[in-house]
Amino acid sequence: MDYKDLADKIFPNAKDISYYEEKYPERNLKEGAIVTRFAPSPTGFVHIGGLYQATLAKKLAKQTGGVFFLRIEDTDQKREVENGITGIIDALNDFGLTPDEGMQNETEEKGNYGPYKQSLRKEIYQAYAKYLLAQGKAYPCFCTPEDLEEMRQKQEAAKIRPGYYGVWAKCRNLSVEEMMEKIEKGEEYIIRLKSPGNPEKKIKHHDVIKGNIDFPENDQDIVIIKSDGLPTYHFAHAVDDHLMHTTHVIRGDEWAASVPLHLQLFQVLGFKPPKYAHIAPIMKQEGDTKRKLSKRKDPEAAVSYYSEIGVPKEAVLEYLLNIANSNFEIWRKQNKDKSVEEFDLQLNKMGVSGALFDMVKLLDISKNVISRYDAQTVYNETKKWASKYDTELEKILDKDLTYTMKVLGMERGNVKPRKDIAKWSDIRYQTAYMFEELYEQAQEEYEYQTITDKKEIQAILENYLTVYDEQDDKQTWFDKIKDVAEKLGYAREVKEYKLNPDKYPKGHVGDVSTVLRVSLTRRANTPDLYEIMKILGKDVIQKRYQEILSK
RNA sequence: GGCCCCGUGGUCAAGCGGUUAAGACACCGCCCUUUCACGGCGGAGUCAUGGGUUCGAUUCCCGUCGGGGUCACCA
Repeated sequence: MDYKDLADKIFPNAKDISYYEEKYPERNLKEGAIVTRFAPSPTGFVHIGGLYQATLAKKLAKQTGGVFFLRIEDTDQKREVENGITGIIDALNDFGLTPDEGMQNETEEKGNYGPYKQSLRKEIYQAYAKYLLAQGKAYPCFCTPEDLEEMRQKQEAAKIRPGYYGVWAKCRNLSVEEMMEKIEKGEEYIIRLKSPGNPEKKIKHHDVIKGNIDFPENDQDIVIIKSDGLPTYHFAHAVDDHLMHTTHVIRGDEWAASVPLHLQLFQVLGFKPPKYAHIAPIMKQEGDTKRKLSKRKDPEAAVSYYSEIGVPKEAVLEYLLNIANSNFEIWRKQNKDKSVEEFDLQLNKMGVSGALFDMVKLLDISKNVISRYDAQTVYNETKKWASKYDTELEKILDKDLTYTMKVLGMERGNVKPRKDIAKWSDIRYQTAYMFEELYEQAQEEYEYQTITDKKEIQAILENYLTVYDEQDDKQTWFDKIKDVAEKLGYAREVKEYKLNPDKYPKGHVGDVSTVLRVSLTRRANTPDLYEIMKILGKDVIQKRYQEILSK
């Protein structure tokens, strides 16, 4: 009896690996093409860190004429969530990160290297496990969880390195006969790798992001096939990325420590290892320590959060790209109108330690992104957002489209466009005074600035109303305001006032127009008043001023 | 604790043996302007620390301190 018999005993139906090797041939891509993937567990939740990885992966594949695919890692059935795959695919699509291959929805997939869902690849993993078993490079382990726990405690008490290795690996030295016998008896078992490593020796590894790292060799006989017949992450990673011909594994740096194991797995299996790019996580400051952005504690960890508050996808992507390659913002400054597609991302320019997530910076990028949009785009995006999160606003915007477009187009498309909208949810507040419904329901407190006397305010409004003519061009319009100012004893020109403030105790024309502004909008800060009045129209202006006059 | 990685202003960061140590966000001031925003100009603020190596260290080496990661039949 030998290992071959043992392998047949354990996996009698598994195919020879040559079948899979032929079935999944080398990809026919040009030199330098990067094949990479996003490989999440189907929890439905997409973390900003996951989006970050996917963004980089997709971008790199695209830049090099390679392939970006989506593989679902559902080997831990305890973590399974209903419709988890859909959630991931939707998020990816939302951000324009549609994979070239892989799962398309809960059950369907696209591409020649599938299945792209690990639970469907069980027989493939078993074929490779059998291959290892037959060579004596893997073995069944009959230790129970209790045995392992006991072992761990002993190791801990003795203050030695924990794990299943060397003399602690009880089952590795069982004879084939003994193993057969236990199997016959129906003892439960899992399959472990018989690690050939020696921790006294170092392996050299070059990480695409982190550079050269030396690790001790792995000597842990890690589990490759669990008792449910499914592989562990490590084994699935080696088999899948080999068969799917991944050239670059882009993943979070919590995996960096597993590199010795993974390299060993590739070596034992006779595979060519991929390049690894370990990405530093996005962090959050908590007290005086940093930690990874947490799904449970931080709403901003979920990509859905950005959709909810209405930050354009493009802004999130630009922010992520900026964290990845800090020269991105220089590029952006020089190429204001180009698509991010044209930016050349470089993995080796990435930072090696985790950056603190900066919402303020994100919002600033978002302001810039939105400032580049035309009114139509702003409308489209706001409507898309509002239809989900603010249907009242949606209705208001759709009531009179021509009018809405005018409002959203205010000071837009200029050389120096306004940058006061960071997210679609800001629209409601920023344009409140332009829509009667919003204006009326927002009974916010408002303050006049320099001129606060009620009589004085009324005098200004009254005078203004008598001269106001909708047809006036901007110059005429403002000249009339100057006239009013002068008539009521204010300085006609601000400059004049600044020269001789004593001559004008009441103030200047700027103060007068502030009264006009605040009376009309309840805001001290607005875009150009002339434009606002133009769009609002005579009736609304009169109505709002009369209301104040009648008080 | 073992192993691995990291340590430039409040944040993101350029830098790779000789620099007045870029830039962006935030902050402050001024200018522009009928307000705000935009824009322009200016300001404050950083090489964790101690030893080496060197004519010269933010850059190279070692220690210390600090931070992060990892040590599952989870990924």
